[in-house]
Amino acid sequence: MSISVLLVEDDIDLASTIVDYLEIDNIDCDHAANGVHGLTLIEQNYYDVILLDINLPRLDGLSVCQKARNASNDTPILMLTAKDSLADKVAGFDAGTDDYLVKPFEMEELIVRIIALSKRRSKQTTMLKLADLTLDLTAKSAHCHDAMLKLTPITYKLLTKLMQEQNHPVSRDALIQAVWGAEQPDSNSLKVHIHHLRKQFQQHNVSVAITNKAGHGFILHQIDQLTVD
Amino acid sequence: MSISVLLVEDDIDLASTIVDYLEIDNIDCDHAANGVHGLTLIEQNYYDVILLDINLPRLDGLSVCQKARNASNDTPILMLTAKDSLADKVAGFDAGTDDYLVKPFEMEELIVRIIALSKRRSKQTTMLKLADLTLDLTAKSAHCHDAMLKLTPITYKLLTKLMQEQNHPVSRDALIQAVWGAEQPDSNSLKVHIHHLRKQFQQHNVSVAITNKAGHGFILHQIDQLTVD
DNA sequence: AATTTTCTTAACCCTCTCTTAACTCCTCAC
DNA sequence: GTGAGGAGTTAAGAGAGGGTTAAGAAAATT
Repeated sequence: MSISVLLVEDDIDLASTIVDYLEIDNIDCDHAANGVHGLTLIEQNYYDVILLDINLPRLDGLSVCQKARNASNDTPILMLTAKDSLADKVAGFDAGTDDYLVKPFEMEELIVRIIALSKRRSKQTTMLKLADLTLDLTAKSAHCHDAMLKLTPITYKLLTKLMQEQNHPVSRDALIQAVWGAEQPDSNSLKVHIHHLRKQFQQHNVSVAITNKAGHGFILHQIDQLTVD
Repeated sequence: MSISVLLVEDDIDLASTIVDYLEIDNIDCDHAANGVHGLTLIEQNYYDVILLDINLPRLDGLSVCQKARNASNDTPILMLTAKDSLADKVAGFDAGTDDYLVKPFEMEELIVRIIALSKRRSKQTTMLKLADLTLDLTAKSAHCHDAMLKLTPITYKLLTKLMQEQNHPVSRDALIQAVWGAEQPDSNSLKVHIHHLRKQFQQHNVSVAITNKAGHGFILHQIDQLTVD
C-alpha cells in the first residue's frame, strides 16, 4: 500500500519536481498552492504525511499547522523552508510540526524523512481540566476521581466545547454549531443533551456545573465559584 | 514534569557539554559511553528520548537501535553523527531511528528536536505487545503463549492498527483507512473481520479484547482492565 | 484446472443513541 | 399576581450502528 502525501507549496516548479520525484518512489502526492486550499484538503482527506512550505500565499504554513492541530488532526507534518534560522525551527515545532527540512535539500533525504514520518502518527494525549473533572481528548472520555462518565458522541462534543470555554458563557448557537455544524436539529435536542450531561455530573458528584445565564448562554464552572458579572 | 533523556556517546567532552546544556533546560540526562551500557540502560529504564551516536565502542549505534526496536521498545530515538552522508541517514531510518542530527549541531536545535520527539512514541518497533499477545511486524504474525493466531492479510492490518493505538479508541473510519486505504469496501466488511479477530482471541484464550465504545470506535485492551462506566 | 483460502456482500437481530414532543417549572415584565 | 417565554424534565419512537451468520465471488495455491 502506497504512502499518501499532501504537498502545500506555492513555487510551482519546485512543487512539480517534488511530485514527480515522489511518484517514482510510489508515493501518492496531492498538491495545494496556497494555505487555504491546503487546509481544505487536510480537512477533507486522509494523508500519511503533510509537507508544508512556510511562506505561502493566503495563509502561512505555521497557521495551517496550528489550525490542523487545533482541529485535533494528528497527521505528521514536515516543514520545508528556505531559511535555516533556529528561531524558525522553534516556531515550527511550537506550532506542532514533527520535522523540519531546509531548502535546498536532496530528494533522497526528503523521501527518507517522509517514510520515517509516515510510521509515526503523533499520539499526544491532550487533557482538559476543571476542578475534579478531566476530559481526555484522546480517549474521548471524561473522569472524575476514579469514575468514568458515560459520554455519547454528542455529549462528548458538548462537554469539549464547554470545557474549552470554561468559566465563559457559550451561546446556544455556538454550542449547536460546535456539536452539529451545518445541519442542525429543529427541536430542543440541545436541552436534552445538556440534561444528560448534568445527570452525569450529579451521579458522580462532580464539583462542576452547567449554569444558564439568561440571554448569554451556558457556563461550565466549578460549583460555588460562579463569579457573577 | 521534566523530560528524561539517555545520551549514548563515547566522546566524553561532547557528552558532558550536552548533559550540562540539557540540564539548563530542565531535561534529565543519563549517560552511557558505549553501546552495550547504553542498551542495558534502555532496557532497565524509561526514557522520553534516546540520543544515539553512531560510532560507539563495543556496539555501534545502529545495532543498539535495532536491538531496542526488536525488543518492542518504542522510545523515540535521535541519531547523532559526524558524517552527513545520505546513505548513513537511510541506514539510520531503516534501523528504526525517528530523527537525525549531523554534528556539529547547535544546542538549541538539539533541544527543540528533543522536545518535539518527547511528545510522541515511536512506531518503528518490530514487535508490538499487549498483555500475553505479541505481534511480530517482520513475520507478520501474532502469538500468545506458544500458540500462533491465524491472521489473514486483512486481520493482520486490523490488529496492527489496534495494537499501535492500544487502550485508545480507534474510530471506524480510522480502521477502514488503515486497512483499505483509498478504495474502501461499500459494505460491512469491517464488522466481519473484527468478528474473525475476536474469534481468534477466544480460541486461544488471549487476555485481550476488542471493545466497542458506542459512537467512538474500537479499543484493544487487556481484559479486566477496561474501566467500565 | 481444481482446490483451498480469503474477502465481500447481504440479511438478520439487537442494542444504544438521538430526536421529537408534551409537559412542568422558573423568571421576569407588566 | 399573572401570563409569556425560555429553561428543565421525561418518555417514546425512529434511526443508526454493532454483532452474527452464511453464501457466493475473488484470489491465491496446488
